Amino acid sequence: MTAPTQTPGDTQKSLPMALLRAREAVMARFRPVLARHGINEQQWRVIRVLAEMDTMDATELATRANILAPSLTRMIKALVEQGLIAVAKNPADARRLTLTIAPRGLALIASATPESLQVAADIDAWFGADNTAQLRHLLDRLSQFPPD
Amino acid sequence: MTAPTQTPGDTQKSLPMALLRAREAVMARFRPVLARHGINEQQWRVIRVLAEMDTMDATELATRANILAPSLTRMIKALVEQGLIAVAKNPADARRLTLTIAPRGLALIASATPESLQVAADIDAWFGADNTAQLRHLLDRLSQFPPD
DNA sequence: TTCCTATACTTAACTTGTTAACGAAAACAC
DNA sequence: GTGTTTTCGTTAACAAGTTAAGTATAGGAA
Repeated sequence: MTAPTQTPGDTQKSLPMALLRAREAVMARFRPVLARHGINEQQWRVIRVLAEMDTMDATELATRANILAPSLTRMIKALVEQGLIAVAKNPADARRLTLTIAPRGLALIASATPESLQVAADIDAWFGADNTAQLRHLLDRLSQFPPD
Repeated sequence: MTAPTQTPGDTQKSLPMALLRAREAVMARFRPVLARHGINEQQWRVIRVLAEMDTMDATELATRANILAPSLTRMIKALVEQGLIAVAKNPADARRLTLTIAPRGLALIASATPESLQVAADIDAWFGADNTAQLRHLLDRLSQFPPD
């Protein structure tokens, strides 16, 4: 007899937990690939986002990579030391950082991408490309849910 | 000219990032509710999972709440001090912990559940109940993706 | 100009995520 | 039964998540 007055939707039905479980199932395959290339998930997000643009402010990078500003501040130091990205001051606005992907960052992306695409292909093969597409569509829409 | 030899699926198409973004959009609404009740997301997962069963091993709890064993070890201390859960040794197997939801944990669930359900209802209203159901179905299926 | 507010990070403090290694107890050989 | 292998949980070490506060610069109002 554990049921409280208000029956909470049981945890299996919780949308946040369903998202978490699905993400974990997928990342369990991606993580070893990235580890083989000496980076973690967050660094991979950062350099990939950065590679799509020639340069970017730290704030925009944080937003696009879904990384909080304090985390990015800490990561930048390590990424620069590894030679994966480059930082410069924005001459027009002294508050801003101008971040750029470095050659070594591009090389890392080039070398990890085939394995990464293979994992994505494995997922598609198992899950069905239609399901993947539809899931992505629903996720993109849900991501627009306004924060209050 | 940033494109490497192998064009990586751009980040907008990355399934892990889409899952992350969607989860963040949803959690941005749940987090304030939980904060108002003095707990964080992970603690909320733990006590809810625990409330569904009368007692549970730490390992099973960790699995169901999607929390890694080392994290749970750390959390247990705080949860016991707050009186939300209770811990006992398993007499039949000295390795195992027997975890139970405490009265204060049930009370917390009862008091936070209405607001939590309201957020879920807001999501359904905005996203469409059909979409929510379909999304949950796809996520559940994807969660079965085998880890190698 | 001066002052007020907003923006772009940074720092700090604490919690959780992640991996690896460790200790103790159970299960399974033989 | 002794020895080996699993399983359960803990500890350790470092990175990232989260919130709040702080610093410097920019923008705008007066």
